[in-house]
Amino acid sequence: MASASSSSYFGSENGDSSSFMLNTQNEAGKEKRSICRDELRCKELEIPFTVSMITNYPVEEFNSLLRQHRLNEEQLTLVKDIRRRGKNKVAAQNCRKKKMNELTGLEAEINDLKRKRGELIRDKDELKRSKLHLRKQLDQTYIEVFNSVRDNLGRPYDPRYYTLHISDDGDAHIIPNKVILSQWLAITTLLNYHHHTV
DNA sequence: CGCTGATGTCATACG
DNA sequence: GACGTATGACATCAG
Repeated sequence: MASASSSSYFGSENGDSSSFMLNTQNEAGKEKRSICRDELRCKELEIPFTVSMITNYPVEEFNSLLRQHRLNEEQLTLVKDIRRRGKNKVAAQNCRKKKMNELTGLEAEINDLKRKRGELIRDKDELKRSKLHLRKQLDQTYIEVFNSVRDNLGRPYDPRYYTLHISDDGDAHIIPNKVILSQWLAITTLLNYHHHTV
């Protein structure tokens, strides 16, 4: 198929192509050079079309062109080869453009994610500072409460053995350690004795 | 001189 | 099956 036709095409040209193309199997190069080469080959084979006609004409017109001029095997092979390469050249250009656009999009996405990461890091620091502040306030409140409250014998509570709890209704209770708030509330309710409600 | 980006070409897959 | 398109891989060239 294409590879066979190309190699035979290039192969047959090895003798006189060295002046403008290297004779490696995978012939490549700049557009003008290859078009120039193809134009020359078209002239050599007496093909009555230009490279531009071959590559740019729509299928219909291209086919009618082929119908009008009876081309031999060699001419037909070259013409189809030129057309295929021309089409593929444009396809490669589009493909690369698309790839570049995708790359640009991904880079933008990366920048956006970096920005968001920065925001989240700042938020985290802010919350950390806020938590520290609340912690200090709570500690202070603890000290104030334990300093201001006395048991029914007038003695201060020892913060080593008692903990300050806030119930759902917002009431503060000083309860012995190792007793959870619900238990403590049940006990005090049972005894109808709200122990040191603050 | 070797490196790199741009470009063309080929092979291949797919529609 | 022929044809066009998309894409990876390779080659070549220019800067």
